[in-house]
Amino acid sequence: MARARSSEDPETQGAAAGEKRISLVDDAYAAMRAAIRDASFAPGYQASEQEIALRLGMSRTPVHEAAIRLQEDGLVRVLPRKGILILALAPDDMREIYDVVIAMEGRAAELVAALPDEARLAAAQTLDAHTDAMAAAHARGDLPGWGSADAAFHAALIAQARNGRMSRIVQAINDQSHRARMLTLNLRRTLDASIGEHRRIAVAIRAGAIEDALEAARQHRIRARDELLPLLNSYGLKHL
Amino acid sequence: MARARSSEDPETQGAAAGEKRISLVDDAYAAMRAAIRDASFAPGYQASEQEIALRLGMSRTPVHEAAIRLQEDGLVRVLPRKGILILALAPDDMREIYDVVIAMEGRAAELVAALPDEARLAAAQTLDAHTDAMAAAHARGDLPGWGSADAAFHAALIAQARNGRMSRIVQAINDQSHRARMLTLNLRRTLDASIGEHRRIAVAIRAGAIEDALEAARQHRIRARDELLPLLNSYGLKHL
DNA sequence: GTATTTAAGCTTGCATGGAAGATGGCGCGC
DNA sequence: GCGCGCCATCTTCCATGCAAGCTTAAATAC
Repeated sequence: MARARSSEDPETQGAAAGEKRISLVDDAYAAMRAAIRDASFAPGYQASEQEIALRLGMSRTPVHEAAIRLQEDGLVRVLPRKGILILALAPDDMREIYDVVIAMEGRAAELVAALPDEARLAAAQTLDAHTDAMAAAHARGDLPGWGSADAAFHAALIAQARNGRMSRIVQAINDQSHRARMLTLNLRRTLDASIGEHRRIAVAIRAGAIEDALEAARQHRIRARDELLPLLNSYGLKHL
Repeated sequence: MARARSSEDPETQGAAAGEKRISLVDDAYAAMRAAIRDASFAPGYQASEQEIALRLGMSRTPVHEAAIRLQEDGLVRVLPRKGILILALAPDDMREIYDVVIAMEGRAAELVAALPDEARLAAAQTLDAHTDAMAAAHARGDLPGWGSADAAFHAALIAQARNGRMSRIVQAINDQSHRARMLTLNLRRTLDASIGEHRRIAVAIRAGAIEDALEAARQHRIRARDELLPLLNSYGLKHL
C-alpha cells in the first residue's frame, strides 16, 4: 500500500518478480526490509550506509532515503552520524503491538460482517479457505505452513474491510513483529485453538452478526497475546 | 514518538520554540507539515522541491528527504519527476480515518479503564478538566476554543493508554484530517452532545468499567462520524 | 486550419565531495 | 600504573552536478 507493490499476502511477498522497478530507492527499501524480516540484519546490528550501499551496488543516497522510510515504519533508527540501528523488540513492544492489532482486527471484523450479503459470504468463504489450509498444515505437522496460512487469514480479514489506512497500519505493525512471530511459532502449543476461533469469526461474518464478529476477533487476539507474552517473559527474551 | 519532538498536545504544537534544532531535514519536515496543516499549502497544490527549498533557504536534499517522510505519513505524494502533490481528502478518506479512530480510541479507553486505581483516577480527572474547558468554551461561544479542548481530550485519552505505537498512529491520522476538522467545525450543531459523551467516557474510566469505557468511546466517535459524513456529502465537498 | 513531430524547459533521481560531529585509541603527564 | 587530553578516523549531513524523463509548446508538413 505504501508503494505500487500490491501483493495480496503481506506475509509471503518477498521477491515480487514481475515488476518493472524504476527506483533505486525502492530497491534499497525492499532489500533492507527483506533483510530485516528474515534477520540477515540482526536486531541490534549497527550498519553504515556506506557499507549497505556497497553491498547493494548503489551510492549512499538511495540507501539513506530508504533508511528514512524504514525508520518511519519503525524498523530501524538512524542515529545521527552513527549509522543505522536495526531495532530490537522488547516484550513491552509486543504488548503495544498486540493492542493495536486487537483494535484494528476487531474493527475490521465488524466492517466485514456489515458488508452486503454477497460480499460478506464471499469474504467468509475466503476466510474459511485459509482456516482449512491451517487445519491441513496442522494435520501434517507443517508448522511453517500453518504460520503462513494463519497470516493469510488475518491479512484477508483486514483486506476485506476495504480500508487502505487500516491495511497499511497493520502491515507496518506486522513487519515489526514478523521476527518475533517466526521465533515463537515453535513455542506455541494451542494451534488448534486458533483454528476454532477462526471458524467462529467466519461464522459470525457469514451470519452478519456484527457484534459477534467483533468479539470473536478480539478474543482471538487477546488469547493469543495472553499465551505469548508470558512465554516471552519466561524465556527471558529481552529483545528479539 | 517519531522524533524527539515531544509536545503533549499534538493539536496545538506548531512553533515548538525551545528546541535546539540540529537537522535541516527536521526543519523542512516541520515547516512543510505546519504549512499543510494550516492550508498555506492547499490540497491539490503541486510544488517543486526546488521552489520549497528556495523558500526555506536550503538545498533540495533536505526538502526531498522531508517529503519522503511526509509521504509515509500520508500527507503528500511525491510524483516522480513531477513534484510534490499536497493530498486532498475525499469523503471516503474520512470514512477510513473514522474507522481507524473508532478502533484505536475504543481500545485506548479500555486500557485506561484497566489502569490501577491511582493512575485511573488521575486520568479521569485530566479528561474531565478538558471536558470542562469544552463546556466553558461552548458557553461563551468560543468555537476554536471548543475545538482545541476537544482535541486535547482525545489526545489525553490516547496518551493515558501509554502505547507509543497507538499515539503515533493516531497522530498521523489526525494530521491528515486536521484541515477537514477545522473546516467542519462551523457546520456542527451538536457540540453539547460531545460534552455529555465525554463525561460518560470519564465516568466509566473512573469506575474502572472497562466494557463501558470501550462502548462509550466507540459510540462517541461513531455518532460524530454519522453526523459529519452526511454533512460533507450534502455540501458536495469532494475534496478538502 | 489541423495534425504530427521535434525540441526546449521543466522536473526529480542519483552520485559525489566537502564539512562537521562523534568515537576510540594513543601518548603524555603524574 | 593510572587518568586525561588530543588526534586520527569513521560516520552522516547537506550542497551541487549531471543525466534522464515528462510535459508543453512551437514549428513544420499537409
